[in-house]
Amino acid sequence: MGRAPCCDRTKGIKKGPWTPEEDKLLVDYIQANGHGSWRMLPKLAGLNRCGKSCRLRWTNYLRPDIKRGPFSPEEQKSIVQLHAIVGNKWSMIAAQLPGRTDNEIKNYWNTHLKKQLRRMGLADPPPGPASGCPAARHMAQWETARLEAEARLSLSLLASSSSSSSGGAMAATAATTSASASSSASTFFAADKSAAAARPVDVFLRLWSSDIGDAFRRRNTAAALPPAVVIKQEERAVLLPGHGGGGGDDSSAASDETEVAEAMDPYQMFLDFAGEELGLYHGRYGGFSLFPPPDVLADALDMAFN
DNA sequence: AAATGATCCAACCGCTGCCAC
DNA sequence: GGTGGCAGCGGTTGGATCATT
Repeated sequence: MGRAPCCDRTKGIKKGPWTPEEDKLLVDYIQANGHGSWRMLPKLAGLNRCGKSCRLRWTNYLRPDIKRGPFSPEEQKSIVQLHAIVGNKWSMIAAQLPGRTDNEIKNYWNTHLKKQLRRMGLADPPPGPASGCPAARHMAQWETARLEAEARLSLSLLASSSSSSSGGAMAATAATTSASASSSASTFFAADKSAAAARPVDVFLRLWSSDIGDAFRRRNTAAALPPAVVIKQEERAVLLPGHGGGGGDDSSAASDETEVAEAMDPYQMFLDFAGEELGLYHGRYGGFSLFPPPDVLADALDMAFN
């Protein structure tokens, strides 16, 4: 069933570019009253716009905390790293970049970064099985790093959720965000063997989504895992490597490293668990490292931006 | 100087998830 | 549990601007 449009188009609701007068009406109203219900806002503010348009105009352009101007190299790096982790989750990426909007980041990605990375042979997965050529290998490494980071994030979500009562739901969410649908271990390694061989970089997430991943999550939601505060620091380290501390002083960075090392346990635990279950993980698959060191991503970024 | 193509980005569209009923 | 309303999100569009020929 379709849902009603967000505004009544028969009443001549204005569309298109905003005028300075409209901007002023919107800003004055929100600063005086807050936005409240976006649906009601246009009427209350005296605007002939739909609420959705008002919200977009405010969040993407008029909000006072929006940072204007070109993206700094650090911001570029962060965007690429975050995109490697969460994909096209622009709002999540924007949340890590104060003053930047999801729309701005999305546009910047599509118009600048994607092309830049493509030129470097790092953007987009290879169209077919990875060949032996250096460009294809780079692409495979890039994809591997992305998937690894995604899996790490899933694990840290699992770990942090285990400290609350909703661990299973969080883990399930993480699992459903993976590239492949849930499948049993048997089908994964039997019927799907050729596909796995064709795209070895999918192996980790395939496992994570399989019965083995389910079993691991079931086992570990009941187990003791690092405290949530440590996981938060680990997430930050994974999301923004090199952005430790906040002030960037060495002592806090060293402290973070210690805590990060502890918090990596769930990741290693899953590798160990899968290894025990399958006797399969030996670090190499079809000539590529299944779980390359985290600095693969950093190297790729340095190549792209330095 | 004019025409054409490329790029940028604000804004829109439609889908999804959440929540109240 | 089903339904409808809402806010938020990501993909896409189209006009403006810039670069090239």
